[in-house]
Amino acid sequence: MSISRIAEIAGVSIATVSKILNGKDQAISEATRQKVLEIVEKEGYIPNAIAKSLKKNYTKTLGLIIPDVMNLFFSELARGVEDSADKFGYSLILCNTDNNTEKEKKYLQVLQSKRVDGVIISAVENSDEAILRNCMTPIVLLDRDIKTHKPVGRIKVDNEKCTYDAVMHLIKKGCTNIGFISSNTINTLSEERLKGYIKALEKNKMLYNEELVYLKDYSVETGYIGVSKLIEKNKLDGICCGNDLIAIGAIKALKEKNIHVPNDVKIIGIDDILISSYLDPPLTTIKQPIYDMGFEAVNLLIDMIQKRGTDLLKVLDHKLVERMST
Amino acid sequence: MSISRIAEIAGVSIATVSKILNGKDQAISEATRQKVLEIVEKEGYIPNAIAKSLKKNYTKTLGLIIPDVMNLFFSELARGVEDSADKFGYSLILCNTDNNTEKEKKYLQVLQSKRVDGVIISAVENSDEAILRNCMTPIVLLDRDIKTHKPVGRIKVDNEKCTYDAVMHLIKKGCTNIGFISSNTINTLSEERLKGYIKALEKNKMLYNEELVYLKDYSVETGYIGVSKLIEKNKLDGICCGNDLIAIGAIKALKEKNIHVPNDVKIIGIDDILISSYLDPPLTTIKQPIYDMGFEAVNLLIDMIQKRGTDLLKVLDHKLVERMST
DNA sequence: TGTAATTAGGTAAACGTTTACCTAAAGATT
DNA sequence: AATCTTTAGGTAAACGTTTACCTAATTACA
Repeated sequence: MSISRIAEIAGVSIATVSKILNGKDQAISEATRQKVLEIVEKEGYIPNAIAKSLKKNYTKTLGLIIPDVMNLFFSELARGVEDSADKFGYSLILCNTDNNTEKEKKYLQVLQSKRVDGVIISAVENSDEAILRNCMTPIVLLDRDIKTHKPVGRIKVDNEKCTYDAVMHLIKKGCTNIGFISSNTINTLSEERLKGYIKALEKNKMLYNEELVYLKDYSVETGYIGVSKLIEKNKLDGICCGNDLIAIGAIKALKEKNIHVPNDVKIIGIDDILISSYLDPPLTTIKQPIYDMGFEAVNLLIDMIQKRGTDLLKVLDHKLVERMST
Repeated sequence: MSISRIAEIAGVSIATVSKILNGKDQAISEATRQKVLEIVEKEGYIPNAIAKSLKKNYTKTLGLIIPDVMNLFFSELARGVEDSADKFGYSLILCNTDNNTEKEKKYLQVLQSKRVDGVIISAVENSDEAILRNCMTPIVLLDRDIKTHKPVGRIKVDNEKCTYDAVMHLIKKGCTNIGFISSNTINTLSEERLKGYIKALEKNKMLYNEELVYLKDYSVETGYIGVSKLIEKNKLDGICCGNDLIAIGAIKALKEKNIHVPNDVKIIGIDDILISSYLDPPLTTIKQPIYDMGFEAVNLLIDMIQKRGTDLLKVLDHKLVERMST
């Protein structure tokens, strides 16, 4: 069923049908308008967006590239992105990279070939500029940044301030020996988080001690292993975790060693993913506006697509959420 | 940059470039092949999949309609779907319905207009056949079923057997007064789960007592409220929860009332979502092969797209995972 | 040496839209 | 009565591919 089939049945020209369907019908009599619309309805005609895209050179589709939707952080991000995209009438193609640069590159290629109008990327850790080199579509980097001179949009949080605030909170709660478990991947985000930890220590005249730091990746396992390694040599009374997943692993390990949280060791995470409040103890964390970041990413991307000259960087606010783990 | 631009630069015809790019190059000399490929490379040409789709009448794109990616169950499902789709060279358009029939209908329309090759739906609770009526693309119903006579694919689990097994486990653990907290939405899934609970009771000559049942929806809140309502009038020693989210809420409510899990009340969930093992206590649950269901849904859908005559129904196995809550 | 087969590539229609521009008839204006 | 406007709609090119079919030159063969 195509527009030409409809035109044929109605006994009008293709152009007429197209105009009616697109509301460009100032010069169409109400009679033919009704007739055509009726036929469209009866035949269950659904316009071919592919053909339209070919002609109009846009697809009303966006691409979202993230490491893994199964990760609560990214599923919330994805939800924000999809909601906003939908609000603007865009569809969303979802891509999971598993932190694999090759997959990231491949997906970017596919998305471009499918002519999406824009792409939102939460970059693979370690991803570098090369990936973006010959990409023609507008891009917004979401949370996980990439250093580049290309005019890309950026939605982020002040990561350094997040860990800084987290550690300050621990100190305020009386901790004097604070560990740090986080990711060691070479990207802005991880670097900034480590920096915040160190800054807060310095601010309080505490010594930065490498022995109190365990860096691997943003996973539950890292938290679990991190605690095991750190706790056997040091007497920590507080741990700042690079994200909530790490905190979950850390708490699990502490419990198994019969170390009480928060009495013996206080734990703080970063993100405030959906389950953090259901943990035992409920996790104190630096809440990131995850959903909002996704939402804002689309807003920015659409500004870029429509070439409105907006600010290409938006930093959203984080906030301490105190629960029972500190 | 188009195929015709490449052809022009190379001094060959459009057809030649197309053939080379598609490997139909038996009749192309190695010299021109190289020349064309070089130009393609240098110009950073990316084929226009839109134009290709228009001609070939497929898009290599699938649609996924689920209630909410932020729900751990669906994010795992989505991941399975995306992985499998990717394996077959398909992209995935993600749609969240929020259990809203209108949104579901709208998305189905959009997906058809974008000419996806197939759609996978975890239907809105209460969704009915009307939705599928004039849908021309192959459809696979994933987990959340819809009663219909259309020849749709189905991937599911034996829901009745899930709750049956769950309750049997509770009984084996010594429970004699078993509550049931689940969803009351009118769809196969919820009905089957309730039926399994009742059957297990009957099997053990226990009376089915409506007072021990609280039905609302598959959310944490339902578990929390359900426990509050049930526990004040009855002396339960076991609760079968319709899914893990409900179990999370139930455990939280019990803790607040200083009722010990599992000593005072044993809790079992269904699903085994990613966090269930990190709860306190770690949740005993009926593990569903969530990721695999997503994966299988795509396999089935692609069989349907390619008109291989496969079995349209696939029931996957569940499994009891005993942890500390029972 | 004449013909058949092979090699290397070209032509043009088709996919389903949109849209700039055209046209014919009717009504309005002088 | 002749011209201008407006109304209602039509024509055909274009978007970027794919592909059935064509062609010209070369090679193989009897």
